[in-house]
Amino acid sequence: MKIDPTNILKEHALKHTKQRVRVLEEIALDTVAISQPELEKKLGKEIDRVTLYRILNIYEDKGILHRIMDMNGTANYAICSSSCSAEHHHDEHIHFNCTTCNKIYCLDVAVPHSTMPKGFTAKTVNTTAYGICEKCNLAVKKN
Amino acid sequence: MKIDPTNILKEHALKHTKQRVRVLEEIALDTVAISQPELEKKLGKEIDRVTLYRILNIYEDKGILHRIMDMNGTANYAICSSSCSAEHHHDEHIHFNCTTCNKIYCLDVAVPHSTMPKGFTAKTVNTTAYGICEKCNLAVKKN
DNA sequence: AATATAAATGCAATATAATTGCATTTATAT
DNA sequence: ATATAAATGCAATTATATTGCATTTATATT
Repeated sequence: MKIDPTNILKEHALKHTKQRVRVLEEIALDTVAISQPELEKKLGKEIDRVTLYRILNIYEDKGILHRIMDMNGTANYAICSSSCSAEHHHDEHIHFNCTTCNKIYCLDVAVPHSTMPKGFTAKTVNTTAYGICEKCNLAVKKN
Repeated sequence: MKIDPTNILKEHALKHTKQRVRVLEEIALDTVAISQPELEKKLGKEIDRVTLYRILNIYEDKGILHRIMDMNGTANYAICSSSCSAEHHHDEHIHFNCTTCNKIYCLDVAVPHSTMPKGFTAKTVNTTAYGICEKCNLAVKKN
C-alpha cells in the first residue's frame, strides 16, 4: 500500500511531526495489521511509549487507522481504506487472525449480511476468522 | 438459562469448590455475557482475584465458558451452549456488543458463511455487531 | 468415619500495560 | 523572527495480570 503520511496528516488537520510520520510509515509497510507491542518494539528507541499511545488513539479517532483486537485483547492496527472517516469506520470487512503466527490480515472479501433481532440496531459488523494463514500453511507442508 | 454447576463440574472432572460453583452461578444469571471487571466486583469479597482468573481460564479451556473480547480488550464470559467441548468451541454465532451499555449479547442468528481466500483455512468464525441493543433503544425513546 | 494426597485457594510479591500531569520542545501562523 | 498552541518525553501513578508458595480443601481409599 502506497501512502503519503504528509498528505494524510494535512487532510486531517494534524500537525506534521516526525513521530507521526514514522508511525504511519511503519504501519503502511505491511498490509497485515501490526500489534501495539510490535510497534513499540520497532519504534521504542525513536518514540516514547506514551506518545505512541497518543498517536495511535488520535489516528483511530480520525479514522486514519483502525484497531482490531485479537483474542488476547491486544490492539492491532492497520491503515483504513480511503473511505473511512472519523464518523464512520468502514471496517466492514473480514479479518483473518492466524492462530499460528498471530498476524491479522484484512481480507478482501465481502461481509455477508445478517439481520438483527427486533429492537437491535447494528452500526458496524465485524467478522474475524481464526485459523491458519497462507504462509503458515505452506510452512507446515515444507516440514 | 438453567444450569447445574455441580453437574457441569462433574462432567469435566473438575473439583467441586464453592468458588467454582459461585462463578458458574453468577455467569448463568444472565444470558448476556459478563465482563471480568464486573465479575470481580460481584465476587471480589468471596473469591480472590487470582482464583477468579484461574477459574475463568480453566472454564474456557474446558469449553464451559467462552470468552468474548470487547472493543476495549476486556474479556467477557458467557456459558457455552451444550455442544461446546474443550476441542471445539461452538461459538459460531453472532455477538452483539452494545456501544451504549457495553453489554454483549449472544444472538440466536445463524452465521452467514463466507469463503476464505486460497491458502487460508478457517477454524472458527466470529462475528460481532456493534450498535444499540433493545434495552438502550427503548431507553432513548422514553426520554 | 478417619486419613492420605493431590489439587485449589489466598496472599504477597512481581511483572506488564495504560494513563495522567507537567515541564520542555516543536510546528506553524503571523 | 517570533508568538502561541499543540505535541512530546519523562516521572509518577494507576490498573491489570502473573507467579511462587504456604495453607486449606475435596475426594479417593481404607
